[in-house]
Parts: sequence; structure tokens; C-alpha cells
Amino acid sequence: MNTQISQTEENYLKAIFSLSHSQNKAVSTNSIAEKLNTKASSVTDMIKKLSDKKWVDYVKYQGVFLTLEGKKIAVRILRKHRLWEVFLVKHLDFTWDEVHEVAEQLEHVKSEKLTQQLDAYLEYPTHDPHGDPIPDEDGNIAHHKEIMLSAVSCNEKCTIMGVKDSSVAFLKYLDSSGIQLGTLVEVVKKEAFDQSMHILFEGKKRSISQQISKNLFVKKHRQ
Amino acid sequence: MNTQISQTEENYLKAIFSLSHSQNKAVSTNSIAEKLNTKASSVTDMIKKLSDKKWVDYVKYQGVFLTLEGKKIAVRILRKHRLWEVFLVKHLDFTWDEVHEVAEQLEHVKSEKLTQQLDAYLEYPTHDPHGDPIPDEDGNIAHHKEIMLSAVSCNEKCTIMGVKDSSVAFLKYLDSSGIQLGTLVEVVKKEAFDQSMHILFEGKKRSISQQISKNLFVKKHRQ
DNA sequence: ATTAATTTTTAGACATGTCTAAAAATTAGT
DNA sequence: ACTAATTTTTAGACATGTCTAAAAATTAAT
Repeated sequence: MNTQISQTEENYLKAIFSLSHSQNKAVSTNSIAEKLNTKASSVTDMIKKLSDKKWVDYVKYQGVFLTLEGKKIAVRILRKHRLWEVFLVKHLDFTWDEVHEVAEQLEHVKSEKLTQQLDAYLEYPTHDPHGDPIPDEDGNIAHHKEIMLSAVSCNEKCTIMGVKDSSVAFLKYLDSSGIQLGTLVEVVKKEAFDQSMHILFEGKKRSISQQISKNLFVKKHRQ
Repeated sequence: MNTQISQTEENYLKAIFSLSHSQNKAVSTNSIAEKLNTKASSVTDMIKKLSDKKWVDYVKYQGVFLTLEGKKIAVRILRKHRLWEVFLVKHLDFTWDEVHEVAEQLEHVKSEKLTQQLDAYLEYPTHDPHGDPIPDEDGNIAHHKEIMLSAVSCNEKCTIMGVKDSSVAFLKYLDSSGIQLGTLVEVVKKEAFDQSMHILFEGKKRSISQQISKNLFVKKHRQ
């Protein structure tokens, strides 16, 4: 058996991690297929390989769980991905909607020293450009303590801490609206009809749909 | 036909480029196989694919030449490789014998913007940590005008400009000897018997074998 | 100019990762 | 509890890149 992990295997572990991270249920074949833009049959094949390598626990028709070792690998990749994103924005003038695609490639570069030195060079950042936490060297992840903007009540103030949806489209929308991480937002009014929200930030007033407010992590200010 | 170039294809083009760059003859199947640590039969197979894609001119039993397009691709990879090497040494504290392996991976990351921004970030370096020239954006390469240390006469002075052999072993030998790029060297004596050389640098005297002197590019000082 | 040695190619196989189509198992609906 | 719908797996195929062993072509040697 080949002892070296392939990029494909890494991508599967990463996908399974991200799908299992939210809930604590077995990850379904179909959901992995959807995430990776592939077919369920391909996923079944790969899952068997990952299971042979002891990176996932697999019961036919029941889906998979990552093993401890599998989780370790996934987190290591996530760490690299997010560190590279920071590098691209901080030093190479990339915008937050451009970094993902390139980081998807850089995350597969194998070198312990590279990751460590990059981390040090960036001065041990804790969050990537989208506000997502960067796992530390031991794989610990600070989990989002933030809530969604949609859950903030009228007249409350909060700070934008991250995005849940980090698609290019959403990020560009935010750019065009002038909303970034760290922006201080006050909720002025909520429409009962469609849950849209009137907010105030940097002196500007704006109405945002629920689709927007449900995808923004915020930290409420104590009153 | 798949339009995207694979890492393997890139490695073949790079190998052919490096083998053809010195002389202007067709590159043999065997030499490519040796360079890439693979078998001649595999090379034949791949050459056919590269030929279909118009990246090499191939005549059975006669070896290959890169086409203009093939050369362009090879030089682009070389450029990325050397830029990453500079980055690793300059910012991530890598030594010149550590960079190659990691750069071999980084060179395959596809992003025009990444390369351009990296180049700018490094302030448009002209040479990598081994003294090899970095192709510019249009693929122009400043070719070595330097000669080998072995060709320097007695009592002449010169400056170390690059290494021909950039194996880890050789680079570590140089480190332990205190020889680096930019080191000023005076040839004190040459042994007719084995072509070994007594040199003087930084006040120290040292004897080096022809295997060493033949692998060091130098620039002679005008007398 | 033949034979011998070397190089290169072909043929057939295999490993990885993917797919489609069909079968099997699970889940949902009444 | 039994269909029906959905999900998952299997079977067989294909593309990429590799290999070994044998055949074909080239080069070297006398």
C-alpha cells in the first residue's frame, strides 16, 4: 500500500471534516459527492481506500466519521489553507474573494518547515481573511463564539467578525456595500415580513436581506 | 483532449528544457528517463502526448525538441521555481540546500497573479539562491557569462557567482567550507597532478579538488 | 557490410481516480 | 407494514501515468 497521501485523499478528508464539523452525525456519501463535485459512486470507492488507511470509520450505507488520525490530517490542511490566505492578502495584495482558489493549491505543498516558518513570518495569525479561525500547530481550533447578524435585535450594536458564505459573489457584494471584518454595525429596524434588516454603519444606512444577515458572524457589544 | 496541463507534463517539459539548454541537439529518451527517475518506455509514452499537444517536436528514435510553446511553458515553471526559492531563503529562513524540494512543489501552483505579485514582493530578483538567473515575465533568461573556478589561473582573483551542481551534498560542503555566493577568492596554486587548487578567501587558505572547482561559477576580476 | 551492443519503441499489464448504469439497501409515506 | 422514493453500492469501463519484457531501430565495431 502506498504510504504517501495524495491530493485527492487530502481533499476528501478536508471535505469530510468540514461536513462533520457542524454536526456530530456520520457524513453521507451524497453530501461528500456534492461538496467535491463528483459522483456518489466515486465517493464510495474513495471512502473504502480512506477506511483501509484508517483515516475514516466506514459502515456501508451509514456514512463515515473521521478517525483521530484522519481529523489530524484534515486540520493540518485547513491550517495551511488559511495561513496561505493570510499571506496572499497581507503580502501579495490579493483580495479576500481571490485567495481561496490559490490557497486550494498551496495547501497541498508538503513541508513541515514551510508551514511553521510561514506561521512565524505572518506573526501567528489567529484568523484568515474571512474571519475563520486558524488551527494552531497542535490542531486546536478556536471555534466561532460569534452569532449571526440575523440574530441581533433592534437597537443593538455589533462588530462583523466573519462570513459564513465565502463565495466570491457574496464577498464582492460585501465589498461593494462597504462591509468588511471589523465594521461596527447597528441594527435599526427588522422587517417582520421578510426578515430584512435596516442597519447603520459608518454613518450610512442600508437595508440587507436575510440571506445577507444570516451569513455574517458578529460579536454583540455589551450594552 | 484535456486542455489543462498536468504536473507530470510540466515536469517533463522542464526536464527537456534543462537537457536541451546546454547543447542544441535533440534530447534523447534515455536522458529524460534518467533525469526524471523513470523508465524509457514511460518517456516514450509521454513524449507522444506532448507531441500531440504541440509542445515538442518528436521523430521516432531521434529524440525531441521543445517547440516555442513548450519552451514558454518550461521557462514559466523555471521562473516560478526560482522565485519561490528566493522567497524561502529571504523570508522563511530556509538554507540554500533546503529550498529545491519545496520549490519543486510550489512551482506547479497555477496563478498568474501569484507569480507576478511574488516577483514584485521579492523586488524583482535576478538570481536564485544558487546564483541561477530568474527568467523575466517574457521568458528572457540572462545567461551565465561566468566561467568555472577551475578555469581561473594562478594569482587571479574572482568572485563566486553560482553553483553548477546544486545537490544538497555539494551545498552543505560549501557551507562547511565557508564558501558562499559573493565570496572573493584568489587562486594561489594549481596542482598539475590532479588539478586540485589552493585558494585564499577571507584570509583562509584551503585546498579544493577539481570536482569542486568545476562546479563553481565565478566572475574574474579585471587585473 | 555484417554482427554486436545500445537505444528506443511496442505490447500488455497495473494503480489511481473517475464515470454510467444497474442492483441493493435504506428511508419515507400512507 | 408495505410500496415508493431516495440513497448507496457494485460492476464494468475509461483516462492518466507507470512498469516489465520483448521487438525494432540505430549506432558502433570489426
